This record gives sequence, C-alpha cells and structure tokens, in this order.
Amino acid sequence: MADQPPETDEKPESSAPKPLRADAQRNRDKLAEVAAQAFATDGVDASLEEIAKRAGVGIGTLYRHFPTREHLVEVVYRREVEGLCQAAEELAREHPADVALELWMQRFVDYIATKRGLATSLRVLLTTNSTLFSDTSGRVSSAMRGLVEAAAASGKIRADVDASDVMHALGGIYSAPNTPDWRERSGRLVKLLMDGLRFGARG
Amino acid sequence: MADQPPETDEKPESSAPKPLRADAQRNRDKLAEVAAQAFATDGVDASLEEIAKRAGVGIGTLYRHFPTREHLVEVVYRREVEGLCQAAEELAREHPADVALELWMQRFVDYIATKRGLATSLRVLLTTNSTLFSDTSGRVSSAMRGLVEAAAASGKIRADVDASDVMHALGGIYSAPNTPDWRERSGRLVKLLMDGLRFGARG
DNA sequence: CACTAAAACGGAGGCGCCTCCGTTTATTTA
DNA sequence: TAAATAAACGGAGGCGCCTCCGTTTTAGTG
Repeated sequence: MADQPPETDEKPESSAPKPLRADAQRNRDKLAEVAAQAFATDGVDASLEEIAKRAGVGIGTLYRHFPTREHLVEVVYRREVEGLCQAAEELAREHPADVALELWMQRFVDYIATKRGLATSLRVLLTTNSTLFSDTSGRVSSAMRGLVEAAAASGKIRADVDASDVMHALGGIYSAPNTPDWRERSGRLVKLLMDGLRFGARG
Repeated sequence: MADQPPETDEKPESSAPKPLRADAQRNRDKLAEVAAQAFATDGVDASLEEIAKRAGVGIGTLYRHFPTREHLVEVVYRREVEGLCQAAEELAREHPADVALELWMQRFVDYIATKRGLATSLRVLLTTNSTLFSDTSGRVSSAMRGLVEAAAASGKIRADVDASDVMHALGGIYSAPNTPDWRERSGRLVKLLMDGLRFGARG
C-alpha cells in the first residue's frame, strides 16, 4: 500500500546530514506513522515493541532510528505539526476560505487531542527543548493567521477579527477538562466560533 | 493525572491518619533512607529492586509503601527538606549564629545536589503537584530566614542584610552548570558569601 | 549482471518493572 | 500465654526496555 511514501520528516536540503537508504527511509516513516496512532490510542506509554511489530520491523530497527522514547515522541509531534500546516495550504486551495478555516479548526482539534495524549512527555520536552516549542507554536499560529486573513479578505467572515483573537477563542479546547465527550464539545465550540465569525460578514 | 492526598509519611505523631504497624514503619523508614542514598548516587533511575534488596525487604514491600517511583521520589525529597529544616534548629542551638548559618548553607549545597540528581522527575513533580513546591520552598526559605536574622541580631554578621538577599545570592548554586567540580565551587561560594556577610559586622 | 562494502535489519537475551497471592508476623482479645 | 485475625511480607512470573551482534539488503563499481 505504501507506493507513495508520505513526506519525510528529515529534509535533506538544509544542512543535509545524509540521505537515508531507501529501505531505511521507508521503515522510519512507517514507524513514525504507527507510533502516532499508538500514542494517540494508548498514550505515551504505548509499547515500543508493539509499535515495531505493527510497523513490520524488529525492535532493533526502532531503536536505531529513535534511540529513546522521547526521540520518537518528538518526531511524532513534529510530524503532527507539519501535517497541520500542510493541511492549511491544501484546504485553502480546495475550499472557500471560510470552509477551509472551519475544516482546519476541526483538524486542529485532532491535533490538540494527540497533544493531550502526550501530555506528560510533551511538557518535559517543551520545557527542555525550547527550540521545539518556538518552532511549532510559531508555525501553527502563522498557518492559522493565513487562513483567517484569507477568509476575512474574501468577505466570507467579518473583517474585524484578528487571527490571535481566534487562537485565543480556541484556548478553551486546551483548558477543558479531559472528559470522554471532550472531542464533541470541542467540535461544537468550533462551529459556534464559525457562526460568530460569519455573522455580519459582507460576503 | 491522578493525584493523591499529600500523604504524609514517617512520624505517627504528625496528625497521623493511621498508626503503622511497627515492622511496617521500620521498613518504610529504611526504604526511604536507602532510596535517598541510591538516588543521590545513581540518579532517579536507580533500580528499585536494588533499593529493596539493600533495605533488606522484598520488592513487593517497596511497592506496597510506594506505589510508583514518583511516590518514592516525593517522599525522599520531603525527607530531605525536613532534614534540612531540622538541621537549622540544631545548628542554631549548638553553634554561634554565624557558624550555624555557614554550616547550614553547606548543608544546603548537599540538598541542592540531590535536587540535581532528581532533576527531571522533580521538575515534573513540582509542576504537577504544586502543593509540594509551595510546602518545601516555603519551609526552606523560612528556615534560612531564621538563621540569618539570628546571626544579624547577635552582631555576628552585618545587620543590613535581608534573608531573601542571601537566598538570592545562593541562586548561583542552582544555575551553575553541572560540572564535576560543582560541589567544590559551591562550597567556595558559600565561604565567600559568609566573608561578605561578616565584613563590617559589629560583633 | 556479478561482486563488494557499507548500511540496515531483527530478535535473542539480560535486566528492571510491577502485580498477585500464599506465607509470615504483629497486635488484639480472652 | 494462646488463639484469632488483620496487616505486612516477599518473591515468582510475566511483560516491556534496550543492547549487541550475526544476517540480510542496498547502492555503488567493473
């Protein structure tokens, strides 16, 4: 099924360390993909041996690519952010600006969901490795800014909103208690927010 | 995640919830003592089975008393703080005020040393369990305040210093890089600080 | 192609974690 | 002091972590 491997996480372009061998790259990608699922389902304590098995590689291979659990968590997290930012571009290309924004916010909810699963580990990582924090939060908020401004410019949402206000409005998603219906709640929050944004738009 | 009530251990005197059986109390104390040593020597990842063995109990006993590694770390840390505060009183009783202060600061260096060993775990614990942080930092700084004020009052050190300034001066111990000679450096820092405090004292 | 060196693979093995439960011990009661 | 019972003990067993190294695969080269 993996004819077209998804984008790699290590770009060989900028200060390229070394191009990975084809099989290595394939395994690395698969591992990250499976790990993302596993972490989302079982939390950060998901069994690494299980992940290796599900990715169809030996445990040794997993450890060669990701020497510690934290490494793996970090890579998964970066991919998540990467995917979120790419999604912003794609959605903007394929949908009216307001719809793109809404769809993207729904995806943002998914992203936060994984973040919750990784909570403890991520907290340590984000305070330890400050680059990680500034990298990711910067990228995400600028992706959102692009969508909001496009939607405002096209008249699909009101013009008097600032991207950072919208970000702030989404804050409730972070801070909400981790109830079982958290996801639905957040979905509704996004819809509500969109209604507010559309209200009084000129388009 | 699941946080438990503070659960004070040790002395059955301090508003005890339930008196522990004699053997249980003995084992619990011994475990905490051995663990303190082990953590200081080998870091937080010290083998719990080894700790149990050295304490002369089975691994099951260790887990009954301390369900998770974090529990054990927390108890060890609280004991450390406890010891530090008691030391302040004892030293004040048995030495001239300035000497007491100096000796106590040297002991404070030891305390910080264990804190460093426990760094990662403690950081998580201290952000997760905010009671722990306020409890301990409050107690330590007030112990120090007592010593400084006594020394100032007795004229052994200059009167125009504030305890929080001294605390601040010790800040360098925290932030110093974790070199092998860290301990010696810190010892010298304390001496230097004492010279500064004694300079111009009226006693 | 065939060959080779370098790169990557994978899983056995050793160790630590943690649970579970049969055995032992402290304390209470008579 | 002896019996009863609640509390504590301890270690075997199962599982996951991670390292080490013999085997396999890939990417060059003739």
